Amino acid sequence: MQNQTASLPVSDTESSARSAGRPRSEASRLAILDATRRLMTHTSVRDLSIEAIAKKAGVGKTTIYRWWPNKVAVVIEAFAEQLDMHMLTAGNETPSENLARQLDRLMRQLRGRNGKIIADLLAEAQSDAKVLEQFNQFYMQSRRNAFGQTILNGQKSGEFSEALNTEMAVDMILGPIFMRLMRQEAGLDEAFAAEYPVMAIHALSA
Amino acid sequence: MQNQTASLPVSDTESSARSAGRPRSEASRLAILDATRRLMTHTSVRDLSIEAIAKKAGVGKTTIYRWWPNKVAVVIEAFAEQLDMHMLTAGNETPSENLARQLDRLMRQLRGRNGKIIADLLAEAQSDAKVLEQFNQFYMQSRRNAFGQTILNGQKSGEFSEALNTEMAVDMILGPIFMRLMRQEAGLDEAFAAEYPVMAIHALSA
Amino acid sequence: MQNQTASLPVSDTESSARSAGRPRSEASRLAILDATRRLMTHTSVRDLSIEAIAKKAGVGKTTIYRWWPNKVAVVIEAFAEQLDMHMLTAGNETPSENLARQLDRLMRQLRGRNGKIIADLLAEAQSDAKVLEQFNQFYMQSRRNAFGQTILNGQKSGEFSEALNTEMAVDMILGPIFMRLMRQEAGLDEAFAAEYPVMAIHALSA
Amino acid sequence: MQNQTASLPVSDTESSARSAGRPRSEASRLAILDATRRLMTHTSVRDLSIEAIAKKAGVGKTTIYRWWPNKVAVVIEAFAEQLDMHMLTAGNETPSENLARQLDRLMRQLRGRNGKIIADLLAEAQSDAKVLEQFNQFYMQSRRNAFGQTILNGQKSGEFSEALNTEMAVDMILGPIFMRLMRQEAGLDEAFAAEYPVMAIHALSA
DNA sequence: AGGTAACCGAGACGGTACGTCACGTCTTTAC
DNA sequence: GTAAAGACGTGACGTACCGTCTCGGTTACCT
Repeated sequence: MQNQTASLPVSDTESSARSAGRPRSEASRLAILDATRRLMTHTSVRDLSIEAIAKKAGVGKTTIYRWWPNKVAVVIEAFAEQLDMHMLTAGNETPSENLARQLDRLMRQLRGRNGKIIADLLAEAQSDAKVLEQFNQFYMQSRRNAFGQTILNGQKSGEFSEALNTEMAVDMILGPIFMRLMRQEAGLDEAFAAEYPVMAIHALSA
Repeated sequence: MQNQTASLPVSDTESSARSAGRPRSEASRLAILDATRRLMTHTSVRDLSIEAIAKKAGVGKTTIYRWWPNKVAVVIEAFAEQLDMHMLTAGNETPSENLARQLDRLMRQLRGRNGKIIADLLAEAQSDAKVLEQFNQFYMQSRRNAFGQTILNGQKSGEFSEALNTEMAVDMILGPIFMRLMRQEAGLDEAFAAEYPVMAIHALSA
Repeated sequence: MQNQTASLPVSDTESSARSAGRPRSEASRLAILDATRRLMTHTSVRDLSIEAIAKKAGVGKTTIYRWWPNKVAVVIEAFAEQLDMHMLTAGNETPSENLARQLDRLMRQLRGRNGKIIADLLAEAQSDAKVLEQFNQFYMQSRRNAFGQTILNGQKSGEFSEALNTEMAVDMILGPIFMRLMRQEAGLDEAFAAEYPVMAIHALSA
Repeated sequence: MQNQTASLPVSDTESSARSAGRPRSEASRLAILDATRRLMTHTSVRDLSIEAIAKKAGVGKTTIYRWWPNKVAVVIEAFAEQLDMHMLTAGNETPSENLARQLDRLMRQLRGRNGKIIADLLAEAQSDAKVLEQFNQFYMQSRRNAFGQTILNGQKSGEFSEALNTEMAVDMILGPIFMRLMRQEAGLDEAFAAEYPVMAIHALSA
């Protein structure tokens, strides 16, 4: 994910073609995202309300409803930059090393507040197909792709077993992490974070 | 878990000690659980409301609040029998065979409506520590224990790697399944159900 | 009108028969009516909002919606006592004298704030048949009846023309008053109030 | 009233003096009035919204706000021709005959949809002094003047009582009609229309 | 047998948030 | 300068549930 938000046009760069009418207020947009971030320090996604965001942002509710389909979309955009993970398939690593580094980075990101937000979003997604779709597009799919690529590399290099289809391999790698995330208690603690990558690589090994 | 509901005293059998006053109405209890089950065929846990249950059951809201702390607890009790998995560590199987059978049984159970309910409960649990606790006690812990035992057996027999601590091994085995469950799309389809146990066993192998 | 409000049962005196459930809160009812009266000193019926009443009364909106179908009904009940006109067909007057006295009383009542409220209600009634019905039942019909009776008396006594059917006679007597009321400018001023009864009686005379 | 709209300058004929800039769009003006008329076949003045007019007319809201102070003004202009009553004080009639004919014409006009619109406007006027003023200028005053003139003629001819000041006489003649109009039920039915002029004349008679 | 205590249904209560509508204003581009 | 387009903050709508409360009535036990 290249940090493009869902609600802003992909590119305005030179097309001009500005349609008539008062343009969207960037100030309001920022106020909304900022208010969302601030509210999220004290409440869960579940307890967050559009009304509260509007009030805190000094903005009409309609302005929010005009640009985002639901509160999850607002949260996603509000945390887009923070949660965006630049999955550079760096340098001269072996696939195993690369996988370990990616896992490490993912778990580090899921510790603390961001992890709670991701867990909340995944939870919200369970009762609304559209939200699940949003969550996948914004967050999950790009992770899956990155890990999928690394696994494919490992299979080509012979490090990882050819027996696994990539989808399942990704589930096997990421499943335990999100399991821990949602278990909350204990969760993604230091011990787990230290041990898990080794085990994950072993699980994939040829 | 032997189908003991959280809200009924463990044993009434002969202990006497009956306190004064009108006793709890079994009829109401059953009506509530039944209404919950019927409502759940058309709505998610999220959309289920105490008010709807009370209305459908022909019962006062207070009666529900008196005996259950929240709607999740009602749902859990309503589906306790159906979701209870008798994890008999049967006969003369090897630990691998046993693990495969357990995984099979679990995935079969998580297909269809029950899977949705479990996913919903896990989702609900994300925004309420008490609910998470309930969910773990009612559902997750017993599964983890059963799988944990099997893994220990496998480690003793030498089939499974000693390198894994049991907790993490359970996460590695169950994580991918709940990952699929919550991804919904595709989900725990036939293909996954057929292939996964083999891969899981491979992942644990010494 | 005997000062029976629409929302309270006509008589609780001995019927008992209290239905189950928490009884209606008299305190809330009074708070709502009081808040309505206070708000009406500064705003028109049109600008009055249920939300403002609820807030000022310290009451949930639902409590209002539970007992009154719309804001006009609340206003009507709030001003029921003040606007109730005890139309005693007193003593040893001739019908003409009686008519003059009734007209006088009516106009006196329609001066000042109450007149504005009645005009507002009549206005509100124009866009909602149910409201018109409420207004007629609460206010207009009892006035019409009272005047109608007086006119009938006058026809029997020979003072008033037999040519008039009562309905039309009432329209002829009351129409000019409400016309003035709604014209607002000048309105029911002293001059009009002094002269009109004489003219009205002349209009009806045989 | 000779069909001069309030919002168009009385005369553009040759005065030149055209100010700079794009001139007012006659097409838009007509589209707005037309849309208003069409909307009014299905909704009351109360339920009519500027937004709906703008949308239906394919016009910006600002264009409406620029030229009319409120929706009542738009409605008034939209129905100006239809409601305009050419009050010719015709020929060789006696004042009584003339009065009867005027009453007849007025009541005929107030039957059907136009009556509802007038009632709505009068209602709207109750909560806004400016609107009342508009209504009087556009509609009520010209009627009052016409009837006032006829009454004066009748007083000069000796048919009508000198005791009445004209203003009050007009209220006495028109009041009952608008009373019926606003009562809605029964309203200005055939029976009333047939009988009322006779009674009105009697009421004014010397 | 009578009293006491906890239950039950019903349903009203003060709240919070929902998603929508229309208001009247403002800010663009286009003519 | 006017026009269409359409975004903006505001405020009210009527509804759904929340969890609590207050009734009249019921059903057990414990004197």
